[in-house]
Parts: sequence; structure tokens; C-alpha cells
Amino acid sequence: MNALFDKLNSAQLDAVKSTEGPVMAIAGAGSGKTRVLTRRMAHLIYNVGVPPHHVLAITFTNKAANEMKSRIAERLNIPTDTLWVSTFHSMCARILRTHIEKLGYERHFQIVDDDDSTQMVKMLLRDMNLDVKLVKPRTLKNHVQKIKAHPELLEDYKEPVRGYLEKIVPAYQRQLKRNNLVDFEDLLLLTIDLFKQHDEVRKYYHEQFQYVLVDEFQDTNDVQYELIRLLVGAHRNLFIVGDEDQSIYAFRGANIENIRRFTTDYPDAKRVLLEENYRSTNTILKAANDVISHNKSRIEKTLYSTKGEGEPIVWFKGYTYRDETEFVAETIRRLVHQGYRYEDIAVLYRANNTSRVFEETMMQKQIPYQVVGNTSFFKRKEIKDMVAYLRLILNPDDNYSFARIVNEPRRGIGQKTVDMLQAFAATEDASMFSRIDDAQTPLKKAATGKLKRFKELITDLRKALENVDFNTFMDTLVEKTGYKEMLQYDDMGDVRLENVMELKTMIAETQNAYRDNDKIDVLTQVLEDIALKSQEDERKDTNVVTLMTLHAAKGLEFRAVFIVALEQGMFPLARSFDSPAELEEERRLMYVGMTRAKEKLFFTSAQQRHLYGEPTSNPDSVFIHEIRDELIRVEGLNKAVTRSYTRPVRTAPPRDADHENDINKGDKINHSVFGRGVVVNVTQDQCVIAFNKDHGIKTLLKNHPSIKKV
DNA sequence: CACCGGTTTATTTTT
DNA sequence: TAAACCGGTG
Repeated sequence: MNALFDKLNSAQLDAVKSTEGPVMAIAGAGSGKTRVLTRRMAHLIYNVGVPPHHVLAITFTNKAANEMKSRIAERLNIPTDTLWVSTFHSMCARILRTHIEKLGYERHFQIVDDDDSTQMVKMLLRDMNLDVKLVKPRTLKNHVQKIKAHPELLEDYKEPVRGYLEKIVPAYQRQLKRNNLVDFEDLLLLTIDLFKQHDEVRKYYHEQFQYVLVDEFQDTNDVQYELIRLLVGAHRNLFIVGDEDQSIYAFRGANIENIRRFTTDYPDAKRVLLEENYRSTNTILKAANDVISHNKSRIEKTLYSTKGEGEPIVWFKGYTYRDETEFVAETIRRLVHQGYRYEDIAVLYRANNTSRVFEETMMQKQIPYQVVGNTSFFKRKEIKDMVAYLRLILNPDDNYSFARIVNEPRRGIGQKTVDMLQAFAATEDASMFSRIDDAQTPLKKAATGKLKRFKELITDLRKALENVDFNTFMDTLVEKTGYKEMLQYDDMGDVRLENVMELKTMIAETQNAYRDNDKIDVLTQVLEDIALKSQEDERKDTNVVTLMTLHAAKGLEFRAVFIVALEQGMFPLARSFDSPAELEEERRLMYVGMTRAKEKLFFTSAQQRHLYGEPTSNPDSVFIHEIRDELIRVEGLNKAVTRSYTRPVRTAPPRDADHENDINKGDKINHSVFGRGVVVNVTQDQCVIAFNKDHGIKTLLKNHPSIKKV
């Protein structure tokens, strides 16, 4: 026996040792999923003797990838860079850097992020004189991405969106390619194209990746699924780990169905169920099970733990949000007094804007805290500007970057001038940069003069890049562009300049890692990292309370967890009220949040809170009432009130249980949250109910326990 | 072209 | 509340 199998239970051991053929591991929250993944990889390399670079592990976040890499490398005492452990996107970027020329792109292609995509869609909308108010650019961008992945879905759209998409999608794609840019979706789609069109490339990677592991499989979208299918060769050594109950990214295209699809595509797949939880007390697990069992379609599984029963969940309801935040702060105080460290504690909320009131109270009460996942470093304006400069220096024909910084800092080159130049350049299908000196220019002398000076600036900087070292180059860049001077008159100038200098450090580090490469390659690599690793080494303050969204908490664990603002409309969000599918996703989010807690779990809510400046009051979150009474201790406002526990829907045989509620058109019903209503329509498993004016018409799950026939 | 002030709008977001 | 956006004026 060797240490690779230490401290693994039999199910985990099975998952680690079953190396050949397709394997699916269903891993409940806290069941030691990461441990299984890393041990399996180590086992493959160390015991089975597979060379490290023949194993591919795909994760969703850089954080997860890095953690896995370092754990394996440490255990096996090998350098991390021999391992192919990466996100879908960086894996694709890496493959495309070598092969993208086969698809007509240039090797030094740049990656645009979501904000850039939205910006481009917005510009296209304006160019085409389409109404920006009718469809929001952000929303339209999401549709564009969807159509890129699934062109056939265009037919499902109604006017005017359909017409917009028909025009925008090809224009958007043309523009990206023209500027040698790819977006996140392209990274996946182009890799798929590459594999489909070039057998020799595909064969090459089939030989290379003899074993493939995919983490968080429930979060894969259809394109990623396709990519995995193409990637796995005849050996079919594919290992997936997932938990459908933790799928919380459907709004981004994640498709839980992929888990089921896997079982049909690989009917011989071995199945391992990891149900033993190493994280939470049984009280927390039971409560989490209570909540999640209200979801209709799922593979039934019940987590258990050896951590004992633990204490009941405490639900505090205050009059106002002030009571609520103070309860949280005071409880944190008490916990710390009992020996908890600040870093053992997390405050989780559904939407970012909730953090503000908690921050205020934390500050007042002098409790050290950090807010995770606000504006990431690379999304800051000054960094995006610098990136645009760097991209333009690398590729002067990049119109998009050109437009971003041509007048940043102010050079008196306004929108009109840029528009004219763009139109002029478009007639020759050339870049703006290349036509500045053109004799035919329709631009005024003054404007042309300013543009020429700008062009000179960029050309000079390009020379500087080639002739001096990176540190000097970056100094020259902020100096010559006038960016540094601009920041001097900026309130936040100091911080911004510091951020820009941070970039300098990053380039230096990358250069060390790729010492032999030439400057262009190094800079390309830096820009790729910036695009793909958006907030990787967000510096973690030690020993502080963590405030973050429930989404951000996925994969983490804390001794004590507060889930706050548990009110209808706040969590679950109001949007989910009339969509059973969205409500189920909210419920999974609740499940994820609850299972973050190791020892203590707190729910809080307020009778009244300010929303967008207006005082509002909401009923208690349905999720609280989906938990058995004996698991919750009520404090604050509702202390004396009996709670209305709603039993879970039986999930076991959902097939012929349709008559369970036996709701028909015209029936009068009573809903535990919305009150009385009349059924106006019934479909297979849903029904449409008209409630009184406060709630209006809603579509709900027919068999949901919250509905009772009157 | 730049700046001021009124109006509008409001999830989550690994890449 | 707060930030983004638009339209008018200097």
C-alpha cells in the first residue's frame, strides 16, 4: 500500500483506482471531491506510470486548477508545469496558440472579455442604427453568444430580437476576426472546429491525452460537452465528477442534463456515489437535504456525516435590516470570544448590493472583514486602458483597442472624428490606424494632425518595446501617453497608478517564467493571462470575516456561516417566482450555501429593509419553511410564531405521481406564500394560478407542496 | 468637444 | 441608493 490511498473511504478508493474506461462520480457537497481528483491523478502518474503530460484535468476556475496542480506536484515532487491541469478556456487557448493559423487567424490573437463583447455589440447596434433601448446590449450579447454556439436556435427568437441577431451575429464575428480577436466562446468553438476539420490535430491530442478528468461536470454547457467528447480518444478514459444539486450556473448555459447525457453516451460507465460528508454536522446536512429534496428532478442521494448532530440552525428575524446586521455582528463577536477566528466565518448573500449594509455595521463594530469578488483587478478602467495600449502596440490594426484609447487621456480626438475615420477605413476594409496618413482622408486638417501625433506615439512605443527592457518600457508607456499625468489630477490617481505598476510586476514575473521566448510572445502571454485569469491572485487578507455572494462561496467551507436577507424577493430573487426552473436553481444555491457550514449555520432576515432607497417588506424566504422544525431555533421577531413547515415533494418515483395534487382548471387553491388563488391553466407538471392583485398570475409546479386545494 | 445635471434602472457571473 | 446614460449648453 502506498500513501496515495491514505484516508480514503471505499467509495473514494473505488473512484481513484478505476482508471480505465468512463467513470462518473456523483460527489455530494463536502464529500472529498478534490481529494479524489488529485489522488486519482497522482495514482495515474505514480502507480500506473502514465507520463504527467498524458493526463488532462479540466476545471472551471483557475483557483481550482492551481490548487489541484500544487497539491499533485507537492505530493509527487514534480514541477507544476508538466501537468495539464487547466480551465476549459486556457486549455483551448493553449491549443489554439499552436494551431489557430489553420483556421485563418494569426498566432498572436488576443482574447476579449465579456465587457469587451458587450461593448462591441453596442457599437454594432449604433453603427446599424438599431434601437439600443429596445434590447439591452448586454442581453443581446448573451443572445449572440448563444446563437454562436447554437445557430439553429435563431428560429426560436421573435422580432425584433431575431432581426437584430440576424444582422449582429455575423457582423460581430467578422469584426472579431478582422481585428484578430477571439471571445471566450470562440476559444471553445474554434477548438471544436479545429478538431473537426483537422483529423491530424485531433489524432495528435488523442494520443497526448490518454486520461481525461473533468471537475464540476454539472456546470458544463453543451459546447463544453461536445469539446470533451471530441477530446477523448478511443481509449475512452474519461472521469467526470459532479453534483447536480450544486448546479448554479444554468443562467450561463450550464446544462444539468449533461450528466444524464453522459450516461447515455457512455452506457458502460462506472458509477461511484460519494455520500459521506467530511464537512458538516448532521443537523446542517439534514436541513440541506430537506431543502434540496423540494427540487423535483434529481438523483436521490442523502449525505451523512460522522461529525455528530451539532447545534440547531439559528434563524434571527429583525424589525429592520439594522437589527439584522447588528445580530450578525454581535454573533460574530460572540463566536470570536468563544475561540473562533474571523477567517472561520462567512456572511453569504444572494446579490452583491446586500453587502453594503453589512459592511457598514462591520466597520462600526470594528470587525475585520473582506468583500470577495467585487470589481476584479483586470476589469478596472486603468488596467483595461493599459491592456488596450499594449494590444494596439502589438497589433495596430486592432480597431477595437484603437477606439478605446485614442482619446484616453484626452487628445481632442472626439467621437465624430473616430466615426469618420472608421467609416473611411471601412470603405477599403482597412484598419483605422493604417489610414490615418491616407491622402484621401475626408477629415479636417486639425483632426488629422492630432491623429498623426497619436500614430507616431504608438509607433514610438513599438520601437521602445523592441529596444528596452519591460520595466523601462512600461514607464515609458505611462509617461509618453500622458496617462501618468492624467492620473495626477484624478482623486483616485494614486491607487490607479499603483494598479498600473502592478501590471509591470506581472509582466516581469511572466518574463521570468518564459525566459527564452521573445518579447512579443511574453507580452501575448501576459495579455492572455489577464484575459483568462481575471481575479486569480486576489490577495487574501488573513484572519478576516469573508463577505461574498452565494455563488462565490461554492467550493469553500467555513466553521460558521450566515445566510442573510432570507426574504422572498431577496432570496429567492423575485424573478424566480414565476419560473419553476429558476426557483429550483435558487434552491440549489441555498443548498450550496448551507453546505458551506461546518459547525454553525445562521439564517437572518428583516421585516423591513431599504431596497433601491425605498422601504420594502417581504415575507420570509420559502426556503426557511422547507426545513423541519426541530432543526431550527427561532430568535428575534418570529420567536413566538409557529412556523409552517412544507413537506418535500416525493422525488423517488416522479413518473406516475402526477395525480398527487390532482389540480384542475378552475380549482380554488391556497398557497403557503401567495395565499388564495384560482387555477387558470394546467399543463403536464405545471399550473398557472391567478392570485390576488399583490401577486398576480404565476406559473408553479403542479405538485409543489406549497399548493393546497381548498 | 467637454462638461454639467436630470433621468433611468436595478441578479448571480468560475472564463 | 448609486451608477450609468442621455441631451443640452458653453
